[in-house]
Amino acid sequence: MSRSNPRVLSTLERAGGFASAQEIHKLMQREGEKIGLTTVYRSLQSLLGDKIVDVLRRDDGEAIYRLCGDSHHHHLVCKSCGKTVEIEGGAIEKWAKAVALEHGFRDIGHSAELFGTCADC
Amino acid sequence: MSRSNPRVLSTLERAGGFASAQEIHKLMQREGEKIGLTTVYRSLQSLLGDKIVDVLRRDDGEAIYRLCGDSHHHHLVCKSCGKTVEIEGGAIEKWAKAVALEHGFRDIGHSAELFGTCADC
DNA sequence: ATGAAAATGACAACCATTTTCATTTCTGTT
DNA sequence: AACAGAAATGAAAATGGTTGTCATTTTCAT
Repeated sequence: MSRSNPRVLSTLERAGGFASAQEIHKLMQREGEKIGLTTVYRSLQSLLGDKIVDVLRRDDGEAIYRLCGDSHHHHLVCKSCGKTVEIEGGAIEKWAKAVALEHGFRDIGHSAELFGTCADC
Repeated sequence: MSRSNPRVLSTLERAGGFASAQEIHKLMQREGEKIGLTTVYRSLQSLLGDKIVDVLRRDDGEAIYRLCGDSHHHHLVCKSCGKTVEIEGGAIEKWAKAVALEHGFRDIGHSAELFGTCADC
C-alpha cells in the first residue's frame, strides 16, 4: 500500500484547497520539488481513501481534488468558475432513509452533488 | 457544421434518456445500425449546442448525455449484488432549487445515488 | 549492517474524446 | 440526367488525463 506524500497535501492546501493532479505537479516542480507525476496521483488516491480530500470533475472531465472537512456535507459547484459552496444535507439524509426503508434496503449511504452557474458568472 | 444524426437521438431515448457516447454507439451497432463512433460524438455535440441534451460526468470521468427536460430519476443500488431500483427524485429537485436560490446559483442540475444492502443480501 | 517492506519515478499502456482527411451522400441548379 | 459545391461520414491517427508496470531507491526495525 502506498501512503500519501505530505508535500502533495501541503501543496494542495497552498493552491487554495482546490486543484487537479496535473496542476499540483506543475506547482511542485515550479517550486523546485522533485516529484514524479505518478507519485502525485498515488498520493491523491491515498488521501481520497482516507477521506482527507474529495474529488469532483471539471467540465472537461479533469479530476479536481479539494480538501474536505470531516462532517458529511454536499457541494454546490459553479460549472464555469468552479466556485464551491458546502451544503448541509439534512433533507437528503431523511429522503435516503425513507426510500431505503420503502425498498427494504439497509446500511444506506448516498452521494449527491449540485451544480449550476453562480451569481458572478 | 455538422447536424445531428436522428438515429443517435432516438437511441438515446431508447436507452432511457441517459447514456454515454460509447454506450450509444455499442447499442446502435448491436441493433445493426452502421454508424461510426465519430458520428455519434458529433451528433451529441450538436444536440448539446441545440440544448436538446445535457451532459454530466460519471465518477470515472466519462461523459453521459441526458435528454433535457426529462424528469430524471435516481438509483438505489445494492452494494453486494448490484440490484438496482429506479427512484423518483421529487424531494431532491425541491431541495436543489431551494439551495440554489439561497446561494444565488442558476441553471441548477444535480446528481444523486443511493447505495446500501438489499433485503436479499 | 542487513533484509524486508514501502515509496518512488520513468515509461508504457489505457481509454474517452477530438482532429484529420479522403470519400460518400445530399442539395439545388441547369 | 448531369453537374458542382456543401455537408456528412468514418477510419485512422493524435491528444491528454489517468493508471499500471517494474526496476531502483529509501525507510525502518532488528
